[in-house]
Order: sequence, then C-alpha cells, then structure tokens
Amino acid sequence: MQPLDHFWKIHSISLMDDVTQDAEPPRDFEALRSKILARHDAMPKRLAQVARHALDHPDRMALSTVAELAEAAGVQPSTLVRFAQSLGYSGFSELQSVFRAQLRDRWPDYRERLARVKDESGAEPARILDRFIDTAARSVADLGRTIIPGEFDAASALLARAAHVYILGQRRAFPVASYLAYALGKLDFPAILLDNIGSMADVQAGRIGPADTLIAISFNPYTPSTIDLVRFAAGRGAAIIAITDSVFSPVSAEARVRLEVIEADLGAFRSLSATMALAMALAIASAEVRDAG
Amino acid sequence: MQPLDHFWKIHSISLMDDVTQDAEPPRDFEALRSKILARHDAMPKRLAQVARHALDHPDRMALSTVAELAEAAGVQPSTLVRFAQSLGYSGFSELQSVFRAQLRDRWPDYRERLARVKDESGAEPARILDRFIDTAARSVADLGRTIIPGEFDAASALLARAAHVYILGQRRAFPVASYLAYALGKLDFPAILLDNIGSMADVQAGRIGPADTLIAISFNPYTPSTIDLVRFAAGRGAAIIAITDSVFSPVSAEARVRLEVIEADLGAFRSLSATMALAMALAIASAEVRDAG
DNA sequence: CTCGATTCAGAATAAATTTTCCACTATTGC
DNA sequence: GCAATAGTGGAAAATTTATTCTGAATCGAG
Repeated sequence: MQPLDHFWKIHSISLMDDVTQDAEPPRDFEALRSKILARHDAMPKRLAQVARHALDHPDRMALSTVAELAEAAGVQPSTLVRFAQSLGYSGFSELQSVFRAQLRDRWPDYRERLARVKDESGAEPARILDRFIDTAARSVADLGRTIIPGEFDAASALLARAAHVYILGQRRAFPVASYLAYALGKLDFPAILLDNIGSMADVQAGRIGPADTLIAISFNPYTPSTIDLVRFAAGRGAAIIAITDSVFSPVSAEARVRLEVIEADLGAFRSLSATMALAMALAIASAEVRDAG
Repeated sequence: MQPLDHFWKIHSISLMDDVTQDAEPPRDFEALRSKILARHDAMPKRLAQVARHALDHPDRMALSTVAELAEAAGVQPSTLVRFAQSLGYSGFSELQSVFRAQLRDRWPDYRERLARVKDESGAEPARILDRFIDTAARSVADLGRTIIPGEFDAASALLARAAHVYILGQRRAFPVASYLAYALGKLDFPAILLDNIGSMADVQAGRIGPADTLIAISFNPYTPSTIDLVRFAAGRGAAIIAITDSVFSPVSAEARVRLEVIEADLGAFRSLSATMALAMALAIASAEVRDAG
C-alpha cells in the first residue's frame, strides 16, 4: 500500500498547491509537451506566456540562456525558473535538458516506432538489440545531413564514366568494400575488389590509371596499407572517392570526392548500417547516371 | 585598393602571429569547417585533437560545456579556449555559438529532404540517396518487430558457449559474414570465416563438431554451396544459427535458431543495413552473455 | 472596499562555467 | 646541443548564468 498511498498524498498536495509543485517532471519531450498544453489554461498570466513561448520556440529553449529567453518571451528571468519549478523540475536547467535531448535526438516518423520498441524490451540480450536498432537507425537518418549532395553527385558521375572501378577497404571497412564489389558487379560495372589476398593488393592495383576510379573506404584506426595504396593510386592519376568517418582521415587528403559517414557509436562499437546504405545508394545512383547519359 | 590592402595586412599579421590571432573569425558553420580543415595540419597536437573532435561531433560542440568537451576530447578545458582563440574568436563561447546556430538551422533543410523523398521519384543522384536513407531507416526500425527476442537470446547463448564459431555467407551475404568474423574476432571469440577462397570452404569447415556453432547467413536466391555446407555441419552435430530473409529459406530447416531480417526493398535492390545492425548486436550480446556467465 | 492570498519584478545571492595566468614541457631553428 | 620560442596542464580568478528572496502589485472573495 505504500506506493499507492504515496501517490495519493502527492496528488492531493498537487491539487492544493495548484500548479506549483509536482512529483514527477516529464523526462521526454512528448510528455512535457502534453503536460504544458494541459496546464496552459490554468496557468498564471506570465507562466502561460512562458509556456507558449516554450512550445513555439523549442529550439531556443534548448540553446538560449535564461536571460535571453526572458527577454524574448517578455518576462523576467525568474519567471522562467518558476515555470520550470511549476512543472516539477528543480530549476530551469533541468527543464532545459529535456529540450536539449529533444534537439539532439529528434528525427521524423521513426520516433514513435522506436519508442514502442523501447517499451517492449524484455530480456537482457534483446535489450542490447534494441539499443543497436536505435543507434543504427539514428546513424542512417543522419546520413541525410552529413552527406553533401554535391559530393554524392560527383561520386556518382566519377563512377559512371570510370574505365575501371577499384574498391579498397580493409578490416572493419572490408564488408563495405565487398558489398560494393558485389553490387557494382551486378550492375555491370567493371569493378575490381582489392581484397589483398596473399598481400597482393599492390599487384591487383598495378594497372590503375587516370581513366580509373578508386573507392577507398577507411575508418579510424586507419589501416596503413590502405593509405599507401590510395597514395599510389593518386600518384598514377586515378580519381579517388573516399568514404570515411572523419574528414581528417588520411585518405581524405588524396581524394577527389569525400563522403563522410558519422556512425553513432554505442560504447566502443560502431555499426556499419549507415555506411552500407550509402554504399548501396552510391552503386545504384551511379548506374542511373551512366544509363541516363 | 582598399580591400586588397586590407587582405595583405591581415595576412601578414596572421603570419607573424602564427595561428594565434585572426581578424575575422567565421560566422557560419561551413566557413568555420573549412577553416578548421585548412589549418588542421599546421596545428599543435592538442589543438588538432580538439579540431578533430569538433568536426567529428558537432552536436556535442553545440550542446556541451567546456569541461564536458575537454573530457571527451581528452584535453584540458583551457585548450578548448585556446582553440577558439586560435581561430580568431574571443573565447569558447563565441565559437560555440556558431555550432549552435548550425544545430538550429539544419532542421528545416532535413525536413525538406524527406518531403522530397515521399512524392518524387526522380533519378537525380542525391534523390536516390534520400530514398535509400528512408528505406534503410525503415528496415532497421522494423528489426525490433521481426526479431523474436527469445530467438535472439538463444543465439547469443549458443555463441557464448561455442567451442568454435564458424561463419558462412556468400555473395550478397558475404559482407555480413566478414563483418561478423571481424567483430567476433575482436571480441575474442574463436571465429572462423568460411570465405570459400579457392573453393575450400569444405576444407575450412572440415573439423566442425557438436561443440561448435555455425552462423549461416543466406538470402534469396540461396547459394547452393551454402545450403550444402549447412547440411554438412548439421550432420556433424554443430548448432546452426540461421540469418535469413525468409523462414522458408532452405537454411532455416536445419537451424537451431532462426533470425529473420526483412529488409525493405527499393526496386530490385535490398540494402543490408538492418542485417548489419543485427550482426553487430548479436556479436556484442554474445560477448555480454559469455562474460556474465 | 478591504482583507488575504497569489503572482510578479527586480535585486541579491549562489552556482556554474569560462577565461586567464603562470610554471613547466616540448619543439624548432640555429 | 643549446637557446629561443611555442605549447601545455592545472588551478585560480572573472564572468556569466541560474536561483532565491523580498517587498510591491494584482486579483478575487466576501
């Protein structure tokens, strides 16, 4: 009976103190939003003013200081603090963290789906899966922001008119390389996978030339032999398309076109989901460019 | 002549003071990004470290405090300030405001992109990328529904106690297999990739036995040699974990555990994003199970 | 109207974050 | 190999920012 009793006690206090105190402030944005909406009409004038401003400009709520927001909303700084406290937070900062989390994590359509996935999480290993799904989905969605359309177009054009397409990726990047080799081969591109079997990558790439394009996939920590081979290819006049996780990759320096993929990481591990999506898109876009022109 | 004169003056000051002072720090993100990139190589070690972290995690730069970022980048708080000043800003706060503005403004652009995905189906390369992002993200999110938690748990348990883990995947499934081999190897599992080099998969799997587990990845159209090898392993008493796109896969019949991945397809092509996410989650979940028990 | 309670603005205080400073270390040019 | 110079880490100082507090204003009930 303890918990229930506790609940009712809190509830009655909450009614007595009107909207001044609350036991459990919302931790996610949607809950916060509905709570503000529900209370808005019962709020004192200035607090209502803040409430309105908060929902109208969530970005500013996440990024601005109390003073700036107070000015923008036409109230005193202290009003912001009281607003936060009236929702049950300890202060403005705690409220703001909810807006910030929202700004970091928001992405369209999939939010609801993922929330549902989260709720249903049961046993231990399955929870790990859920977290990976979450991370991978975010990485994929982020692709749209990190890839510069012009660069992607340029990469497709380079591939479409290449005499040969050489593909290089070692260790963690190898799965991507092998997939590209498969997809490009299927699409009838002259694709050559530099798999370094028998340490013969240099031999495999021996005849690379100015009419050719090399797709180099490389992630931190960068494999030295990948960098060497990229320099070799660049020296022979081949165009380089770099797929990396950072613009500071040594491979980027030599590249004609740079495609940066930021995979969200979970602990020490990074998925390849976003990179695979990019690889596939690149293969098909190149085929379309080639067949159109 | 005024502007040119001005330029040279700035330039000479800049050379004299090395990278310590600048007249006009970038006010928009793109300019800042290129400036950091251009200077990165000439920067002192710690500043370069900060530069890298800044471009690799722009969101954190926008939302975190100096202390948090310093910790994440592995430097002292003061280094962040010096970094900002070396770019011409008065301090860190001024630099951060550029990152914040970027975070605020990127949103409409993204929404526009997705809207474009939905109605248009043109062949422009960047548009193809958008559609793939959409498709891949959906596939990944769907994983949470198609994978049965119990099966995933069972797979983790099988891997955790396997004497050897054999991994088999050909053609389109090969990238997944090679990634699993990499990840499991890194996690200190006794992983053996049956890559079928020189058509020697049967030799590679020759010593498989009842204490071993075989992960078989297979998609329609199923590669006959994969099916043969799975039957061989099953005959020798090995446990089979099947990762497939359909429960009717011939590989499923022999399997102890079945993990079904339904990749949303775009035209005739299917991405591997969801499968890669599953592979990674499986590897790490298995490691957790092993280390817990 | 007037009492009582609630809400508010602004100053005062407290907390946090940023910035500066300086001794020490590494690097570079001679 | 040795100065001179530049870079670094750590902690103290300064600044910014959030929070609390108090008296005044407003509102509503009787």
